[in-house]
Amino acid sequence: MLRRMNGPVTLRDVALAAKVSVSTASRALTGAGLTSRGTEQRLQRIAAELGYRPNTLARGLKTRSSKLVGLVVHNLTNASFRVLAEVVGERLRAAGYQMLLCVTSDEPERERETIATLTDQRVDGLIICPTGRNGAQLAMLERGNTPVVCVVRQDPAAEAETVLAADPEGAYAGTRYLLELGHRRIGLIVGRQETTSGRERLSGYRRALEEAGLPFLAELVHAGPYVPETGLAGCAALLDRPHRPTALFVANHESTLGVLRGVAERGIAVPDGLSLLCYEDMPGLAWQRPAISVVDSGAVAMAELAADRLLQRLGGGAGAALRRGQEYRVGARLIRRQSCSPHTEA
Amino acid sequence: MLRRMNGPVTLRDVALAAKVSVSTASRALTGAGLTSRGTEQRLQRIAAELGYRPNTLARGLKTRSSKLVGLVVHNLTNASFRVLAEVVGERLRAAGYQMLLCVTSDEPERERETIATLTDQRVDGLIICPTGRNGAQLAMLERGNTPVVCVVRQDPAAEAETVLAADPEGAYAGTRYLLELGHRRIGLIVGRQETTSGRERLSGYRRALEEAGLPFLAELVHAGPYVPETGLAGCAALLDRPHRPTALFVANHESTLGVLRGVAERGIAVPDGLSLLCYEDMPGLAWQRPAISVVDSGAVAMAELAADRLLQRLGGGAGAALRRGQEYRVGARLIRRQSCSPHTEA
DNA sequence: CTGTTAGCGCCTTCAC
DNA sequence: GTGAAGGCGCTAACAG
Repeated sequence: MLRRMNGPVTLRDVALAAKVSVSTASRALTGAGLTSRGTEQRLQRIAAELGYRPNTLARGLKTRSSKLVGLVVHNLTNASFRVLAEVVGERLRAAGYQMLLCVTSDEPERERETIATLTDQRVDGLIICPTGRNGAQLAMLERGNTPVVCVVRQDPAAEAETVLAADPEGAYAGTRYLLELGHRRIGLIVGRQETTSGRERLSGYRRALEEAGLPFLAELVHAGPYVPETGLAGCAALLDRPHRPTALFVANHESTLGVLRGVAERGIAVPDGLSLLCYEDMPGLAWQRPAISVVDSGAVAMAELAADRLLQRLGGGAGAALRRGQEYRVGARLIRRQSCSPHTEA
Repeated sequence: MLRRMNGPVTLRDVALAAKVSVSTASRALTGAGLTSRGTEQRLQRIAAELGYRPNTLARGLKTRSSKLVGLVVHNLTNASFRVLAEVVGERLRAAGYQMLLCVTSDEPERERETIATLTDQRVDGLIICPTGRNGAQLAMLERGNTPVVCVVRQDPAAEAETVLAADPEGAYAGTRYLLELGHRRIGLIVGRQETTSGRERLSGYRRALEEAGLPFLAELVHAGPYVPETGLAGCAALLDRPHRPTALFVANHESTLGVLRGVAERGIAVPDGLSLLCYEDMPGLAWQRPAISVVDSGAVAMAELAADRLLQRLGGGAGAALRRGQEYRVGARLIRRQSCSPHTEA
C-alpha cells in the first residue's frame, strides 16, 4: 500500500490501493449510491486510511463549482458588516461553501477589482454591499449564472435581488417613540444624503413629524459621514444653542460614539437633560449606563435572509430562480432601554 | 471574432482569435517575456477586448497554487481579530492572494473541520489563532509545504512560526504606570488562567508589584472569560468592599464594557474616585468621556507581522524558510488618556 | 455495477 | 519565438 510519491493522496492512489478504476473510486466516494454497497464502504475505508482528501480545485474545474462564495463589504468596523460576516460565514459553512471576505472601503475602484478577482476565482455566488458604481459588472455575473445578492444598499444596474433594512419604517418608529414621550424638539444626526440609508432615515423622521403636525426644522438636523466625528460636530451644531432639542435621534452607530462624548463633555445628563435614541444596535450600547435605547436595524435578519436567498439560488431547487430586482426588507425593531424619558413641559 | 459558446472566455478563445497556439497565448499573457514583444502586446489587447480572465481553478490545478490563504479566528467581535481580518485581508489582496475567513468560536472540533476544509481548498498558506488542540493537523500542513503562521495564541505541536503580543511586558508596563501614579492597591480583572494571555497578563502584573515591593493580594484579582459579564462581576468582587482599590486594571476589552457599567452604576467617578486602565484598544474607548487609557496590545503590528511572515514564505525568496517554532513578539504600547490620575494619600 | 474514454482550462516540457 | 503534446485531479458520458 505504498504511494508512489509524496504530496497529497490522490483519487488515483485510492483506486490503485483498492484495485478499482478511478471512476469507481470517484463514484464510491461522492456517495451518490452509484456503486455497490460493498465497494462503497471498502473505498470509504481505504480512502480514510490513506488520508485521502478530494482536491477542490480539480473538482471545481470539472463541475464548474468552486464552492466559494464572495462576501464584499465596506469594512469590518460597522456592526452590520461584522454581523453579516459572522452570520453569512456560518450559514455558508453549514451548506458546504467557503466564504471569501473582501473589504472595499466603499471605493468603486476597489470594488471593481474585487469583483474581477472573485470572478476569476469562479465564486459560485456573491453577497455584496455595492458602492453603486459597478452594477454592470454585477449584472454580468448574474448573466453568467452566478447569483448575486445585494445587501444594505441597492444597485439598480446590478439587476440582482436586494436585502435592505426597513430604514424608513425604523426611523419613523424611532421618531414616533420620542414624540409619544412628549418630545417636540427632536434633533437628528443622520448619514450623508448621498446614501440610501441617509435619505431613508431622514424621510422616516420627517414623516413622523408631519403626522404629528410638527414642522420640519432644518436647524435640528445634522448630516455627515459615518464616523464618530459627525456625532461630535452634530452636538456642537444642535446642542450649543439657546432653545436646544429635548431629544436626539442619532441615526447610525458610528456617529453615536461622538455624540456620547459630546453629551458627556457638555455635562448633559441622559435621559433627564436629553433623551438619546440611536440607530443600529451594538454590544457597547447595551452596556453603557444609562443603557442606550436603539432602533435595531436588524442586521442579523438581513444576513440570514441574504444567505437564505443565495443558498436557495445555489441549491437550484424551488425558489432558485432569480427574482430580478426583487427587494426584501427586514423589519427594524425598537429596543427601549434607559436613555429616553418622557418630556413633561410646555 | 465570434466565440463558439457562451460561458467565460477561455485562453483557447483568445488563441483562436489571435491565430496563435494556446501555449503562445499563455506565455504572452503570463508575461514572463517568453514571447516576442509584438505578439505579447497583441495578445494582451485581444484578451482585453474579448474580456478574457484566467480561470484560477485551472491555473491552480496546474501550478499547485490556489492563491487562497486561510485566516482562522475565534470570532469577529474581539477587536484584535477584527483588525487581523482587515489588515491581513488587505495585505494578501495587495500580494495577489484572496482571504478565506473562517470563524471557529474557539471550539477544537470546529477548528478541525475548518483546517480540513482549507486543506481541501488547497490554500497556499494559513494564518490561525489556534485552539491548541489541532496542532498535529497544522504540522501536517507545514510538512505538506503549506506555510502556517499562528497568531495571538501558541500551539507547540503545530511547529509553526508564531506571532504573539508582548503580554507579560504590556501588563507589566500598565501596572507600573499605575504604580508610578502612586497607586498601591491595584485591582486586576483578567482572563481565564487557562489561556496564555490570561496567565501572561497576570504574571506581568505580579512582577510589577514585586518590583515595587508590594505583596500580591489574591483578593484584588478577579479572573473570568472574555465577556462583559466578567467585568461586571469583577466590579462586584473588587469594588464592593471597605478598603477598595484606588486603581483598576482591566486586562481585556470584552470585560471593559462590564466594568464601565459597574463603575457607573456605583456612581464612582473616573479618574478621581478610581483610576481605570484597560488592555487592548478599541475605537469606543477613545471616545468615552473620560477617555479610557489603555495598554494597546498591538493588534495591527501583529497582523502586519503575521502577514509579512506568511507572504515571505509564500514568496520563496529570502526569509522563505520555515523558522520552526520561531516566536515573534510585538510590543505593547501604553496610551495615556484621561482615566488615570495620581493617587495622593497615605 | 464497473471500466474506458474524454475532457474541464491552463501551464510546461519538448521539439522545431 | 512558437507549436504540439501531455497532464494537473477529478467527473461524466458511454459502453459493457
